[in-house]
Amino acid sequence: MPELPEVETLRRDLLIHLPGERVAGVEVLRSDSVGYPADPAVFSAQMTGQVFSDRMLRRGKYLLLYFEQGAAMGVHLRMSGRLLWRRAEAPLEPHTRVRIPMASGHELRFEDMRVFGRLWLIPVGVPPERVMGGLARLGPEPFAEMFDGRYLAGRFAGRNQPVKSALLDQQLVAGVGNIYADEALFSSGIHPALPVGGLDAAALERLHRAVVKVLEAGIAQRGATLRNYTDAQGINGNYAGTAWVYGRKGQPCRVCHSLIERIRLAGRSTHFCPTCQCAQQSVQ
DNA sequence: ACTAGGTCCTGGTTGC
DNA sequence: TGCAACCAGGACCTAG
Repeated sequence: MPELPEVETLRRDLLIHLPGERVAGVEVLRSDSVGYPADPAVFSAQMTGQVFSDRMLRRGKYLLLYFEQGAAMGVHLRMSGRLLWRRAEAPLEPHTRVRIPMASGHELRFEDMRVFGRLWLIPVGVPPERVMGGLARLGPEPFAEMFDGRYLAGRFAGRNQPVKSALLDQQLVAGVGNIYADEALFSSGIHPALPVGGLDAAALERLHRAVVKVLEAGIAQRGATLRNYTDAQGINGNYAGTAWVYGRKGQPCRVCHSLIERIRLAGRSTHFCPTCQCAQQSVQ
């Protein structure tokens, strides 16, 4: 379920714990959770002995954790993945898929109920996108300078896709998922079903600014649902609690008090305010 | 080339 | 209470 803000929050937290930690061994409890090398035994063997460095990069929703020796571990949490930092003797979480015990007695755990998430081992000298296919197809980072209204205009020209679907396309911009897409569209006053080709320059500029704004707000609040894995209790992020439209079907809009509606777009639930996000003209 | 839809997997929630 | 249907924040693959 994590989107860019949750993954960025995770990156910053891992930066506190992982650098200098030596991998003492790896236990793959579910082989589907390892993307490369396909053989879990090889994955484990190549991970063992690696020492985490402080080079940790995020691209969209992907995470790259580099080792001192030059190899790296790639991570994608997809819908339900979590990385947990625990003492090795702490009770195992129900859906733990991979255990990575450290020489220090701590342990990095990959927990993932739905088994959509993946870990990859990227060998020294191999470009990460060779191993993690999705990386190569990612669009610009939302905080990159080139991501602006004009970029969107260029990408949207002559296309009919609903704007909500376009935002979920990682090739357009990397890191936006269902929650932040809905929030960004509300913030920019754009109806999620509008075809992208019909949006004028002003609307596209509002959209670009809204995407940046909601993602920055999400990071500032430590993500929507990410639990604080350093805390045995687990602390939920609070963005979802302050959402303007996401998950608020039937509740009054915080701006105009119209009832928030939910429709299905691109196969995903989509929330919007029928008044603030007028299908015809721009609002706000 | 573009777009919609199915699919991977598991568990929580909802409704009868 | 029991059970089935539906729902879930991602991304890949296929087909039209």
